[in-house]
Amino acid sequence: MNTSSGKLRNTAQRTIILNALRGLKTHPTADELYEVVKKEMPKISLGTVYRNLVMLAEIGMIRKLETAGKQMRFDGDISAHVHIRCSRCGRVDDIWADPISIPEHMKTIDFRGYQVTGYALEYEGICPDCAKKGMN
Amino acid sequence: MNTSSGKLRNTAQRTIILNALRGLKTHPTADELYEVVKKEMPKISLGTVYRNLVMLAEIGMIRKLETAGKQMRFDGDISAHVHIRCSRCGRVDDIWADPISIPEHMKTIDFRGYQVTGYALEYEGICPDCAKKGMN
DNA sequence: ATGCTTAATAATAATCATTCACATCAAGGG
DNA sequence: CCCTTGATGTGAATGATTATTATTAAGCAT
Repeated sequence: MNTSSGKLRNTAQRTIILNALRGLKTHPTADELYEVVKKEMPKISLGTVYRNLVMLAEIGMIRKLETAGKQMRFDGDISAHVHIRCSRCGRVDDIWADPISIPEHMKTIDFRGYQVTGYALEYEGICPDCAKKGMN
Repeated sequence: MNTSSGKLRNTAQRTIILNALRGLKTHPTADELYEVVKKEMPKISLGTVYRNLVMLAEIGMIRKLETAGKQMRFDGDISAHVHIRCSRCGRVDDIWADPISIPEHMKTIDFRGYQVTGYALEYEGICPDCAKKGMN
């Protein structure tokens, strides 16, 4: 696979980061992925992980999730799918569902002068792990 | 209006913050609201604004937006409505549209063990102001 | 009205995620 | 093989939010 595009160079760090993200079925934060990648390349820096994740998202090879929560999360799967986020721990999982017909619905809406570029549908709930731990 | 609930006390600061938020049609961040509130009460502290906004959201008198972007945003209007967020400046506006039939659709979805508490539908775009400024 | 209990406040320090600055390194074309 | 320039690692800087703490003031009971 070719990880470069335009004037981007093809570094070992970028390849490892991309493969690590694709190997995870989760939607890690930058520092979660940093911990994974460090096992393979112990001297890599967190700044490099951030820089490459943002860059890879910009060229469309991965997705930067537009999700609530204070930490950025990334997804190696760029196919169209919806997420559910745990409001306790912030974990994000994939939801496999027929996409709802939002694009059709959008034709009827007054967007008040905005150029609409997309939409994000995100479910919210308590993940199985947090439900087990916390008692409410 | 009574802004207290349970053991909460009814302070001048809380009242001013709540009224200021309700008076705005925007969805301000804590520090945007802080700037507004300071005009009326110059010695108020940013920490007090944060503390009260979070508290008022917890008791359901205002809404804390579960929106992307690094800053928290709050909404004095707790009725059900959808938002659009500018991906350039982070500004959030209301969209008046018939709610899509997501609740019905949800019955058909496998939520993988999550207790679902809700969903967030958010449109994304470029606001009129940013479209005017930037040239792309 | 006065005092008392305790939540709320103002000010400031601490934390956490992310970005920046910069000296060095190395990919890949010539 | 060298040179240009993007990429890296280190560490410092930033910005938003949260925590700490001494002081103030609601509001109930006197």
